[in-house]
Amino acid sequence: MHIIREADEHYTADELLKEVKNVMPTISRATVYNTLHYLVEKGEILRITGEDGCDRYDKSHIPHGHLICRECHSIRDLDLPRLPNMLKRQIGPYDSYELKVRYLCPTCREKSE
Amino acid sequence: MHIIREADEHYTADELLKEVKNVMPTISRATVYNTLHYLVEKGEILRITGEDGCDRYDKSHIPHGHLICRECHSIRDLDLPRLPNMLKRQIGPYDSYELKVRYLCPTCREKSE
DNA sequence: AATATTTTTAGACTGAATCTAAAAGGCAGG
DNA sequence: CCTGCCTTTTAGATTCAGTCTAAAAATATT
Repeated sequence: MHIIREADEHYTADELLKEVKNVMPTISRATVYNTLHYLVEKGEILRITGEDGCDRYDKSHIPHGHLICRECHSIRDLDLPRLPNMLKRQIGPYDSYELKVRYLCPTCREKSE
Repeated sequence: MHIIREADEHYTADELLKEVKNVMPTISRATVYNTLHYLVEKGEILRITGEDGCDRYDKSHIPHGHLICRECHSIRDLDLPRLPNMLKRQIGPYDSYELKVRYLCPTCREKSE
């Protein structure tokens, strides 16, 4: 939990496993997954189901969108304060949402020019 | 393509493979995936990256959201005409978006009452 | 201290998606 | 109709994130 909170990245489970191993060398893959599922269930963190077939995790529990670069696959947070109300008006109560926007990040745009 | 267009469901690649085999018995998994990727790339269909780890495909090429039931995992289309403008204003040009909303579908809500 | 319960571990297993090398299909020019 | 060349398709092996399982370790209970 500490490692997720401190990180600026959106770790995959395997990246996280590697990080945690630096502190707790005996930790196993199963424990990482169990804990991750527990935290998602509790609403402490968010799961981002990735385009590349592996999930990433976000330290924030506040629902928000994600900008994903089509070139370098970097992930940036995207805050859309109006979206929750828009959804509520149109469909009524809901649990959570996940929004991914494919784009070309500023760094990659510069490179291609 | 014909099968995707006619279907009301959101097929997985494997479901589609099975369907197509009824018409073309010798078709292989690889061809289905190749064609699917080609159609997504061309923008003819949409890929929905599923919570359950397998992708589904949508016959529509017009970007729209998806309502996914937390109980029966059914998928319904959700049209949000205002979202594209909202995104454009906030982040500028982008390729495409994918929005999934977790909720309890009307059928399951009735059952639980 | 002995026993019961819970958590963690290591590694096997699963299944969607990808890769690969061989076979089949298409197509031009003879 | 044949031949050689290029593209597409096929069957099956491979990969890899994620799940499962049975044993070991840690923790709690008496």
